[in-house]
Amino acid sequence: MSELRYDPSAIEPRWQAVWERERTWEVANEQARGTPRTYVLEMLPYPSGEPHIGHLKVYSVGDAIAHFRRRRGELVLHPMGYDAFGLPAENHAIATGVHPRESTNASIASFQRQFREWGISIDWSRELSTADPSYYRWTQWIFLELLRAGLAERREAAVKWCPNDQTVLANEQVVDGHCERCGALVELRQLEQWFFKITHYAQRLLDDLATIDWPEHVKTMQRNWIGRSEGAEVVFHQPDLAIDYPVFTTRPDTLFGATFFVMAPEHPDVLRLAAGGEREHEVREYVNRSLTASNAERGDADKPKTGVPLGRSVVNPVNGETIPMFVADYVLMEYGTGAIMAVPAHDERDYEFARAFGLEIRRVIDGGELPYSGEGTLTASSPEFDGMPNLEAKRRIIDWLEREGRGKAAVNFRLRDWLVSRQRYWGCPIPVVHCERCGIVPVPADELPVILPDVEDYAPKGRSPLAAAEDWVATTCPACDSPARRETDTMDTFVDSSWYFMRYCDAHNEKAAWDPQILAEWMPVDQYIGGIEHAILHLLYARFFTKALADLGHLSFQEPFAALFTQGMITRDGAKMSKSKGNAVSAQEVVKRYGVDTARTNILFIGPADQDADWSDKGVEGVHRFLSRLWRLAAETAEATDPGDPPEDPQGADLELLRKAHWAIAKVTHDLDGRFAFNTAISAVMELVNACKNLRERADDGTLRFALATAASLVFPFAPHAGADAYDRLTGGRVWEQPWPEPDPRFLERDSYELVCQVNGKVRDRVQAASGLTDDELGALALMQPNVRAHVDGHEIAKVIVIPGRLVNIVVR
RNA sequence: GCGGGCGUGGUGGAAUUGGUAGACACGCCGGCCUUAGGAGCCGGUGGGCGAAAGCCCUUGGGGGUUCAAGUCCCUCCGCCCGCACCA
Repeated sequence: MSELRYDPSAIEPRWQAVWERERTWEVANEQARGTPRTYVLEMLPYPSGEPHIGHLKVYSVGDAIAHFRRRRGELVLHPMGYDAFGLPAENHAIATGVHPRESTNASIASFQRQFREWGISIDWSRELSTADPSYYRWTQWIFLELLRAGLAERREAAVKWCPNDQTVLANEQVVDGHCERCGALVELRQLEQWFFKITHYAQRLLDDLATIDWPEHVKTMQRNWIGRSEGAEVVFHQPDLAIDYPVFTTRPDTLFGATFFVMAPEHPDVLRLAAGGEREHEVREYVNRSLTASNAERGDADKPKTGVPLGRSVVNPVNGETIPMFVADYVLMEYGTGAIMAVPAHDERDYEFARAFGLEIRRVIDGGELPYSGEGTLTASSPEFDGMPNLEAKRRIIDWLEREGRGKAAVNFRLRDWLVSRQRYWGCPIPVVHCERCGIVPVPADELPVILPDVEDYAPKGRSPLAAAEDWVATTCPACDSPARRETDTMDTFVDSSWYFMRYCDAHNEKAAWDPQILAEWMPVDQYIGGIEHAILHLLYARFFTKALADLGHLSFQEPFAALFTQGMITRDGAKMSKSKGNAVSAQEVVKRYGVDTARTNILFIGPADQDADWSDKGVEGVHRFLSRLWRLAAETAEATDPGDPPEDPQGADLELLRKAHWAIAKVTHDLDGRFAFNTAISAVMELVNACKNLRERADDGTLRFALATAASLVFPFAPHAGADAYDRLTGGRVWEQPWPEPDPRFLERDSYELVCQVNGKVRDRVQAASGLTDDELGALALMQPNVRAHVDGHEIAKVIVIPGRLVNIVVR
């Protein structure tokens, strides 16, 4: 018996081979119509080198959910793929000359191998790679659908440029003025680029957050990012050029306090307005300086306000006052109309500017110290509005503006259109051609995919490396047959990952991206799992795609991910793991040393899965001991005892163990059912195994077998190999084919419990109390306890509070 | 600045509705077994006083509500995350 040793290196490959041979985790679309369908999905990995411990965590979480729901009788779709386009592979190619396809395929192979070794229950029949022409053909099709709908467009704009990666970036990919990927300081450039009009969906992206089961903080982040503000558009007239300039303001109630007017340096009329004026030269210089300044320099709110007077003025519509115009870089072209009315008394930034330039500061809202942005009543405005609470004045002034035709209520969003073109090689080609006669012409759908050609030189030169592929670039216009040139920019890789979850549903469809009927059966994803770092980027883009494609009639749902779970990072000594810090924990090493079941279970045990957790080499030993103990008890019991059931009317150790087993079933079920409390679920199984260990000599064989098989069954979602092996040894059955166990209520009810006896809220004694006693009986029982007596005697009893099943509190004076 | 979250033993963490604070695990201490142990087993382990029974203290600090507060309210401190010249 002592020969039995838990050996993951033998157990794990054995069960993996079974699941692979029998394709256990595959589901067919035709299969079992009528059984509830569940789509469990982890965010698809970017294949680079080897998967790390963070990957192991997402898939451990997702796999536990998938296993649990399968055994709850649901048909679970749990596929896998690769986000295979992207810069790291391309940069590697620049450094080594190895084609990105080769290095990416090598990484994919390594990911595939490890996911199999990790025993993740994946339906491999639906595997995809976004860099595969059979996939990106449909990425291109979606692009053309968006183009057709007017949701994709090429236009010139001031865009964020990463000088290191030599490409433009989307707003979402700029963090604190730096490139989110490489950290380089981002510059602004005026360029013609491809955009997706995500801003058309701003309101719906905001509203529909209410319909999805996502963590509140993720929704908050999206709300902030979308940044809806309500206010008014107010028109200021410029008499010299006879132009009306609308501005957006959230404070129309402060309109009477506007003492100047400011335009962004990028505003197209700035130079025209300054022309011929005294400061023309200065304005020109200021504009040039602003345009070349980095995004971060300009964006610094703490730097002193700068600007130049334009030598012109506009008319305030509410009082006919003439106020001076300025150009200043604290006004952004990309928000609102690129021009603002400045109310220095009630806006901190305008206040600073007014102080710097000696401009009038006129209080129009009563309240605190200037600049004052709180609520108050109007003053120094007009007889009509003075004395009115500002919130009411807001509405009334908007009404007045509307009547006069000088403005209207307006809503503004912070969200910008999604810049999707990239001047890089390793991405999905944008399927259009540029024809001198016809302009931009989409490649006809039946000519897709536009295959990404091989090139000699991947190095970025400020334009796409594809531009050098002359044979590929030169083509003919699909519309007029005259010579034309292919678009050489590629798509942002976030485009690839904005729809992959739909392709899984109908992965081998060669006629279409998907069959909407099949899609409707699986989508939306019931449980999505991934890192919080995608709270804005991927999750917002995917939501936009879903809405746009639904509007185009290709989908029958509005949201891609019905529920979301964001798992926390695994840190090492409190710091993010990285190769450069040398603190990375290799998933491979942990797996090699303890087996993957231990690695997976430990990751889920160290803390709540949605929180960051520090990896400790010590902690993993404890989990290994637990699995080892469970397995050994199961193996020994299977050898040493004969199969049989627990006694009909269990007593003593049998009763105790059966209670523990059913308690564990209830606890694990509760913790897994939408609660994602893997850590406490695992600790419940630990308690059960400890009970088996402690009661094995005293309990009946049948009881022990039942308790251990229950432990194996409950641990299976976390440690599938050990769970399957232990279960097999005890029962000869396949645990993954067993329904999830249900607790027997008979064993959940106790006939007695420990009653806590308090005096004045302090615990003074405990006593075994029979279930079902009345409040009076419980109070009397508590009063009989010696240490309770000691604290009650000599005092007057004011009150006795009885919480049946828990405690009695005797209040004395 | 705005928005969100968090603060519990030496450590990770637990505590379902306001009802036994510290489950489970690590570590540590003591013991058993073993030729040996990075194996296994048994016992102890929040702090203080005490021989013991027991008493007092304890969930970042202070205050409050309540018979009862880690949990609710107010306030202060600290840390983390997101957004940030967004008019």
